[in-house]
Amino acid sequence: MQFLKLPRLLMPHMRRIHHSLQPMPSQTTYKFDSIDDAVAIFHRMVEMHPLPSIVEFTKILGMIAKMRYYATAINLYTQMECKGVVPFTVTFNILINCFCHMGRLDLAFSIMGKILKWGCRPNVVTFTTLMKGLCVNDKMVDALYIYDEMVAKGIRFDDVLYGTLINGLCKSKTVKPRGAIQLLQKMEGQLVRPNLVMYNTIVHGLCKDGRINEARVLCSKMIVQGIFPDIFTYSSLIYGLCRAGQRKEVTSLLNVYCVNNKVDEARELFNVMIESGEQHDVINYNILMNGYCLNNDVDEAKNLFHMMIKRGEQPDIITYTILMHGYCLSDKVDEARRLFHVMIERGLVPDVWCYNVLIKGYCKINRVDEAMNLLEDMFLKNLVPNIITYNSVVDGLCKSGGIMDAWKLVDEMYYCGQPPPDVTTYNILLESLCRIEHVDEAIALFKRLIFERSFAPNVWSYNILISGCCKNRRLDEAMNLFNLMCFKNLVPDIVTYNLLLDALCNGQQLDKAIALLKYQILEQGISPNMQTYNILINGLHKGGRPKTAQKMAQHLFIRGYHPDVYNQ
DNA sequence: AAACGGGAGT
Repeated sequence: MQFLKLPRLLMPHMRRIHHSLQPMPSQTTYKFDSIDDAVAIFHRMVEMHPLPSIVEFTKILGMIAKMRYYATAINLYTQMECKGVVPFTVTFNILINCFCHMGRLDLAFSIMGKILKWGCRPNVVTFTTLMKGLCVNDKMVDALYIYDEMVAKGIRFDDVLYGTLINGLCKSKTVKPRGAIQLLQKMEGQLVRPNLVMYNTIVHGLCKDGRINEARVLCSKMIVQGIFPDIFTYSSLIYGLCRAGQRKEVTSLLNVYCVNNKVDEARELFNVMIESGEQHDVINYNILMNGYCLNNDVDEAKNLFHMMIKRGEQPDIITYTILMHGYCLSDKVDEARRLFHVMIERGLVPDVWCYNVLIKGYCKINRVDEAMNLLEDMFLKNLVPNIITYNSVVDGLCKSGGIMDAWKLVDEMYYCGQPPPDVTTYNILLESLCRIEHVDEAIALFKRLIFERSFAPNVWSYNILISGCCKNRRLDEAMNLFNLMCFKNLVPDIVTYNLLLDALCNGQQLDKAIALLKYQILEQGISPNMQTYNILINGLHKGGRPKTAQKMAQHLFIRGYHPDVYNQ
């Protein structure tokens, strides 16, 4: 826990911020066409006599860091220091930021020592930058610890620091928006008031997590405080509602239909936004259009497309991609292709994502030849296909019976490496073998890949093989695979368990299925889903145990499996 | 002078 030394190091300097020793301001501004230009100017400056002021060097370092050439910035700094240029706090802040983005928190924190050694004083930005470094490197626990320490010492923070922490909390895998809301509550005793940016960050985080109702509650709280939603707030909520609507579930327990009516709510909100004179932009349209597309309502998406043009909003490449995707989802690939050409006629240049959507669309309707043509087209246009492009094609080839061709392509990827195959690529191959009931081949391939190509199977890989075994009534082998994956520290997911439960039910081993649910699934805190439910209830009914089925239904209901909770 | 906080798609 080397980071925890920080507060003691920083605190004496946080109370007052010194300006007296700062270099004089300068009016020079720089503009570079490329990183090479920036480096060239920097090199020239280092050779000048007398040396330019540190401010000039710092400006260029800052720009290089903005261009994300972190290692370059650090390298140039070292050269500069060797030439005898004396750095100041801003220079160090830039270095800290660079190290943080490179994932080198240790070096970032070591700059603190350097700052003191040079007789400089860390300022609020130094501290915020380090906090951000902890956040983006998923060290939220350390960040919060330092925050608490400093609050306890009576040090005040500005709104940017709170914004940084809240953003970090929302994005972290472990803490999530809940922690951000708690931080918001902690702010109540402080001088800094929550502002629109902080609320928007949390609202967005909640919406992304599918917690649309909590997002709405937070919005009302914010309005009560006199902070009113803006275009960011609306777009997050619209996005959240569209996502919430994606889940269509029917439960056999209560026969409740959770129809996806949330897109309509998203539309209502969208209309409110427009009618209230709030500004709107392409992104808002894109989000709502995507919502319609994912709900198989590409027609309504198209209507919006026309509406946005009528209202003077220029569709961008993402608008077209979303619409094309919508058409592909309902197998209208030709329509998507037509749109593709319209887009090009209107002067937009298709990117890799655009091609990926079309390629995947053609593969899905078994027109792999068209997909291959598009792949050729990409090369002609100097677009570099990515792993998603290749995986779509590999999948398409497998599904249209060209497993040998798929293999050839994967080998090319493996030996030429641009990009090399990933887990998904191999999973596609394994799945295609299982689909045509060649489970033995699949398992042999699986072993060979691990041995020869250092293939690191994931949960999905095992699920594919387990599914293959189960379909062929090879329950023992499925169980072996299950044990193997546990042995390799892979955590089986609900899909794995559903496969096993289904196999157990089909093999008349109902008691084992119930034991699996009781002692493994629930015990490990894995939430059963819709399918788990159907498998067990149907299995018990078929096995002539309606009473147990009834009890099971109640049990799962009590365990929190019911439509409302499930849809959260 | 300069470093730190918020939105979309395979």
